[in-house]
Amino acid sequence: MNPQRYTSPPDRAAYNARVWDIVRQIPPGKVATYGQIASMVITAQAAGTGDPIPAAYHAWGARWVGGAMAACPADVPWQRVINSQGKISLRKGKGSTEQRCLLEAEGVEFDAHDRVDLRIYAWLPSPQDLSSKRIHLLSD
DNA sequence: TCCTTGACTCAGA
DNA sequence: CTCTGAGCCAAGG
Repeated sequence: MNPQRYTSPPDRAAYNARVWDIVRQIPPGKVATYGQIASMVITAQAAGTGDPIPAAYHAWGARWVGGAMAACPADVPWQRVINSQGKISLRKGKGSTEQRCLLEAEGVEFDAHDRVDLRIYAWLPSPQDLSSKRIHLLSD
């Protein structure tokens, strides 16, 4: 019924690396959504290449971020990435307990519907934050 | 080689 | 608020 169709970024490895770089900037106690991360990658891509962004980046970016998280290195705070509804999305069937515990340990609270209030906990980096830290959004 | 299986989001009904 | 459809690929068994 819901054939989760996928597509992939032109360069999966490079895309994943950029996603991880961004996720590493999320401070403890804050969260970001897949879509938010995807937008940052798009911004970086546009700035780095000057080329227009293919529509697929907008349509599939969030899922590519999910794919990147599925293979992230140990130093990436994967638990701080949640879905746009403020809920934890985990791989099919697996519990979200671990991710929730990690977030609660950082001070993130969940409501009765297992949701995080993004108005409070969303990571809202300013352009300055991104450029002053070490996100090499511009490829090289 | 064929078949299954995905850490998503948004608009519209 | 809930539910559906669209987006249309690649790694692993």
